Amino acid sequence: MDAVLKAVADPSRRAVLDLLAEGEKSVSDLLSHFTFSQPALSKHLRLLREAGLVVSRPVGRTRVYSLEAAGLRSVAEWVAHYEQFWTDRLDHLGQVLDRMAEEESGHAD
Amino acid sequence: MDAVLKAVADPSRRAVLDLLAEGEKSVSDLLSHFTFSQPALSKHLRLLREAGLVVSRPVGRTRVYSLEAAGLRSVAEWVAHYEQFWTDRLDHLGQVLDRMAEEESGHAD
DNA sequence: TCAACATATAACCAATCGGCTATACGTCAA
DNA sequence: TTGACGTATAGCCGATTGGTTATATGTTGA
Repeated sequence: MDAVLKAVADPSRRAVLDLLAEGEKSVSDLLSHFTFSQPALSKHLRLLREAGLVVSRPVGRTRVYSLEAAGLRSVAEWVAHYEQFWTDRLDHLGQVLDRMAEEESGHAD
Repeated sequence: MDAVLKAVADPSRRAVLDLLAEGEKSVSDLLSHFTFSQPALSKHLRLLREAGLVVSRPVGRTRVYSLEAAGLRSVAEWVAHYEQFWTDRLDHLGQVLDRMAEEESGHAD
């Protein structure tokens, strides 16, 4: 996950992911949305590839990139571990009480 | 969100968050789990503070840090936008079909 | 076959990063 | 009040990062 989090920590790379979420795109397609150079984009794409967030295939003399969103799964799972901490505490208390009540009735044997 | 993603891109800082998820801890408490120096930890804590992922309060001559997990909400929301792309396509197809079936029966007026 | 095109890589540069040591600062205990 | 403790900051260093220009590589069309 380290590589994934490092990859998405950069705003330009997140922008690339956003663009690819619309559908696969060639490098020059992508490039048209940025102000930096083509080699800079190629570097970003390499990182994203190595992180498993995009894949590419040659098409004629161009190369088409597409999103490999499953690579973000690890991030989603990591952050999900913390969800309990920010969900409204009263809400959470309610769930806890519900569970206790359930156990209570369950124990009523 | 940029600051947050940059903060969590570092494994040591993620480890700090994990520790604080167990409950609030003093700096020296935290430090005992790492091999790097106290100033290094203080730097990490500063970054986490600035990203809004932890808060601290003085306790005697120590300082106690606690998790501010709500800061991770933005990350959760960001990654959620991509969930549709990695949920199993057959699964998804199944849901679509279910929904169509439901609409079908709903229309049976 | 060769010139033009699309992309990747190489090599470099300034800025940032994660670590360090030294030190400053605030608080408690003697 | 002063010395020891807990933490933060300052200042330094080597490695990494995100950008650049120049060039290599592979593909297509004339």
